[in-house]
Amino acid sequence: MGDKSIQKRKYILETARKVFMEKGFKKVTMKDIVEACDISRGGLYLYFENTAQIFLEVLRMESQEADDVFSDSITEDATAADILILFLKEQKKELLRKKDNLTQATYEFYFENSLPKKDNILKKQFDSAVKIIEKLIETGVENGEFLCEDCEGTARNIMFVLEGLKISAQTIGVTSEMVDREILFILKSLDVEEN
Amino acid sequence: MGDKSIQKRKYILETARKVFMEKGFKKVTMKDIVEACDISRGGLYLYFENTAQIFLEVLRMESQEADDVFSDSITEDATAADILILFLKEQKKELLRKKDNLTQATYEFYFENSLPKKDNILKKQFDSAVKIIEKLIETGVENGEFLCEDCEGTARNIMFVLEGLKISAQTIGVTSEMVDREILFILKSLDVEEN
DNA sequence: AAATAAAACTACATACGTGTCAGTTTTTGG
DNA sequence: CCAAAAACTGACACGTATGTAGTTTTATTT
Repeated sequence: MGDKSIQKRKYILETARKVFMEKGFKKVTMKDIVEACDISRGGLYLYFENTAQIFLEVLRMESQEADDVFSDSITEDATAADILILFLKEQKKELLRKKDNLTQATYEFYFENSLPKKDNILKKQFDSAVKIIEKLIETGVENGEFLCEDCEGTARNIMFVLEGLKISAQTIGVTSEMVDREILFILKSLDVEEN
Repeated sequence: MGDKSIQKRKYILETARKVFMEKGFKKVTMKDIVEACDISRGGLYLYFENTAQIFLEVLRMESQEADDVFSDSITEDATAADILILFLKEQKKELLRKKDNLTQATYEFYFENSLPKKDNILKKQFDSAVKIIEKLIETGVENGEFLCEDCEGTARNIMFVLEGLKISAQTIGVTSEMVDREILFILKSLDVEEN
């Protein structure tokens, strides 16, 4: 596979990503992607076998990029509370974006392929987020910023609240104020005053 | 519409419910329901126009029945803590059932019909559950069972955690122990010892 | 029992998505 | 410059879901 092929592959994935953002996962057909990429039917099949494969690769791209963005936005002298608030605000931004995110498509994908234990990117993301928050809270407690007896439990609890907000944003609708209220609730339970 | 028609309509809905439980929402076709009911293609169209309509009616049935079950299982002399624990355990049972529930189908339905503000049964259920929990906590605080400064906020927080657990059960998988841990976390934050 | 109305069925026309493959164009390297 | 390889194309055959029109069966009325 030459360099040009790799380029084209990447081009297809980036274009497909936009299609998934617009239509979710299930509604998307190979034809949709073909048309969006402006290539031929057969051509797409040279690179990918089906929409599921394409979506998985898009997700992989996505999660790599997300990690980069997160580690970039942490400054040297930020306190634990600062970082936690930053994280929560980032999550808020993410889950309130109506159109241009892959949340719904990801859910649809996991429904369709009822719980692939292998390659479960969602679970990896969840677990690693819990660990990050846990460490954050631990640090905060040591520095006297937070009051918390069960850091791991609290971290997991926060993640479940965020998951709840995320799915609620897709189903019953969630306003910016509602998210703020939840974030405040979380911070209060850690004895933190938000700026 | 005769009595027999009403009977048949109900029969179709009950049969369709099973189909939705097995296959979710999107995968279900009119043909599937026709075959499950053992009636003819045209016959089904006499009663319902499409799968969305059928599913909405199934949901309506469902939510009515759920209310009945809930109010039945509360005894006269139960304390607020008892009822809250009962409620959480009921939710646990519900969200751990892999096959025979409509959770996934409901999500799929709401994805498909991107947020119908009208007739949003999920939202109504969420809001009324929050109110019930809030009242419950208030009563508990008055009786000295609970310690809580923000009953409404706590109630909402609990519901978001439950929503998070629910969707997580469908995507990343959730074990009985994980749910227990969350329930315990909630109860501890209210200063309650579980039996 | 005949006439009428209601309910249910069957077969059809339409539409769309999939995956493939024979033929064409483009690229590559000798 | 040309031939072999690689990349690409679009039409085709197949499968499946949809909604309806015309027909048959069942129930009701007189």
